[in-house]
Amino acid sequence: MVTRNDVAKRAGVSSATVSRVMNDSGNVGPELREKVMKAVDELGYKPNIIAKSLRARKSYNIGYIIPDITNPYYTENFKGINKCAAARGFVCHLIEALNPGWIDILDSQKFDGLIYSLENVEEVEEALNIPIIFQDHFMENSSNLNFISVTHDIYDIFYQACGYLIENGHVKIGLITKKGRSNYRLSAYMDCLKKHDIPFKKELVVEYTDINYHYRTGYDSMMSLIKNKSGLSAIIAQNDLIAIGAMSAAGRHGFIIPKDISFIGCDDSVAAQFSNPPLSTIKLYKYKQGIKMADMLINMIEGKKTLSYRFKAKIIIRNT
Amino acid sequence: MVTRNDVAKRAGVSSATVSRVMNDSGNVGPELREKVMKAVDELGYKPNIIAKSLRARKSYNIGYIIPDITNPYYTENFKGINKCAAARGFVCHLIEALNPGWIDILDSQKFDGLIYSLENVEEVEEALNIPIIFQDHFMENSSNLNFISVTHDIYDIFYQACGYLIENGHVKIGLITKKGRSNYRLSAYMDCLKKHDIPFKKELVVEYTDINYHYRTGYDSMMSLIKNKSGLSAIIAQNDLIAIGAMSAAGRHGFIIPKDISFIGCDDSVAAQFSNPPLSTIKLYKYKQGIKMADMLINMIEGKKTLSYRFKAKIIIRNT
DNA sequence: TTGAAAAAAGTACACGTGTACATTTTATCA
DNA sequence: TGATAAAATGTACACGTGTACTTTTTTCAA
Repeated sequence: MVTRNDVAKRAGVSSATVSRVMNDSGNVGPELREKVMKAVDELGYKPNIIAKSLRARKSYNIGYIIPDITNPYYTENFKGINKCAAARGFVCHLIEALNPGWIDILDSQKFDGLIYSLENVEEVEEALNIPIIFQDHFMENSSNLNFISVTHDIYDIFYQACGYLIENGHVKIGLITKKGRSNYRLSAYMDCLKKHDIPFKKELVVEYTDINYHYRTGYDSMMSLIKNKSGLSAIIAQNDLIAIGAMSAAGRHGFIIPKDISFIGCDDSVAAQFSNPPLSTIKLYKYKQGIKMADMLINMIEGKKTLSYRFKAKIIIRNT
Repeated sequence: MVTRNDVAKRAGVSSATVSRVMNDSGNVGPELREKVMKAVDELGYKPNIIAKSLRARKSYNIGYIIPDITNPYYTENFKGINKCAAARGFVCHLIEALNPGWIDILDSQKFDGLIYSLENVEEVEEALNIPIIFQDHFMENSSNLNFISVTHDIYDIFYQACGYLIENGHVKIGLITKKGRSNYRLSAYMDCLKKHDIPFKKELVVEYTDINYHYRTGYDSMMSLIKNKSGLSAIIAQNDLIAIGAMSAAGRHGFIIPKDISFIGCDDSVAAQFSNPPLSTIKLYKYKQGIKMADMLINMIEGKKTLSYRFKAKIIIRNT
């Protein structure tokens, strides 16, 4: 391995001068700078990131903690995070919470900050004193400046979705959503029904408890709705995968989509474009959100004051 | 941050003794060991992985280089890799090659080894002298012990798939596959047709050149096959996503699946289970493969001689 | 009891950086 | 020209480890 000292020796300068050239810090005369650059080039010198980290007491690593890596919502976010992080000299590490023992990684690795995308917020809150961004889990701008949130306006989104279905003549509308303490999806759904004088029926709602929101969950939820024989004509699902899973269940029971039953998802994943038939959904700006989150997190790491943020979204009508 | 010296001071021993206790190296008397453990516990000491890395000249990081993070084939592999890596004290970093500039990461970060899953092998080959496992890209056990491969028996798999369709009465069978120098899929397909005395027709094959194998690619490929009006009755696709994309295109053109046309994918992803209708496919053991690859790679990193490996696969018949 | 070998514990240094501080060279101005 | 500030360069050390080497203590046979 070629080190800074090798470069210094080759260029006939001190090790500090090489450092100054590499980091554009301090004053270096033009001739020496030239010599150093040449030596760097000839030797193919790359600064050792590990030594840098040790010295700077920074790992230049951030962690992105998600329930399930096969869910495209998170991976699209990850793309944005990576893009921004790379541009600012950071690297993002994906941590999947399905894997038991994931929390050990937080101890053994050093992270300068975290983007946390699980529901059970308590697990991390006091454990660490690094900046954390909570994704899709709204938090007040509290006194603890280390914790902020980046969310979509979930309430608004589901209110829109429900309203859209009602305007198209649907009355018996089902909802498949994750159970949680403050369920914005459920309350938006209920408020919207009320607004249109449609009575709320408990048996049209499935609140599941799975940690990962995937096809299987949607499939099982839909099965329980079908068993009820409540004659529903439309479904709002927590996300696209759930909707597609639900469509699969409906398809296997002979329902024709959208003649017999309509579906609306949330996310606008690629899977929604190519499902059969293509799924109507709500577009979330995942890539942008990833960039925003990484940018905010790194700002926090660098000591800049940062406030919580909320994204809007828009409905995309396809064939379901 | 609490360091080893803090622990040493608290326990009234030398820093080296603490190190010996932490790493179970050398001889430490039972009383001192006890004292040290207690101090570690009280102070909540965790060894600094960065300092460890610097000293050991090892990052305990491996890289997994893939074309596209939203493709579940790779993420399922990643789960296995992570599982094994974590058990052996390593961490795996996902690098997506769609992101231009990904190759810089190889320079700036330190990786002890790589699992490489792109087609264009040359890019990495001589660039680095760390162990590399090439996934799904067969390599002879060469003199360079740093390079080995872990593959599926692609030829056998596609020979099986093609044979299955022929046995079920199909004659006009289409193939959608990635263009490459040694295309095992294409040759298996051709050999199998020949075996059954079915003439090979060039216009039934689409060789695409996209770097990522996703829905869109399958959709576009299918569109070009449909335009040809070659009257085909079955499609073999490179993977499930391609197959589902192709099914989407067929569906939009009024084909009923599987009455008018059959599909067979490759991977057995979750998406295949929940597609509409559920997709017939070939099961690849991704999780197992991930574990195997990580295990082999870490063995190589630790200097053990390791040889290339090949997985078998099996057909899964569903409704397409 | 003595001496040597084995076990236990400690001391000191290197891994490759960034930077505070010291020193040397150059520029500025009366 | 000389004095003084500014710029350029160098020296030395700390970041938190693991371990080679040294020193101290224990063990045990003669």
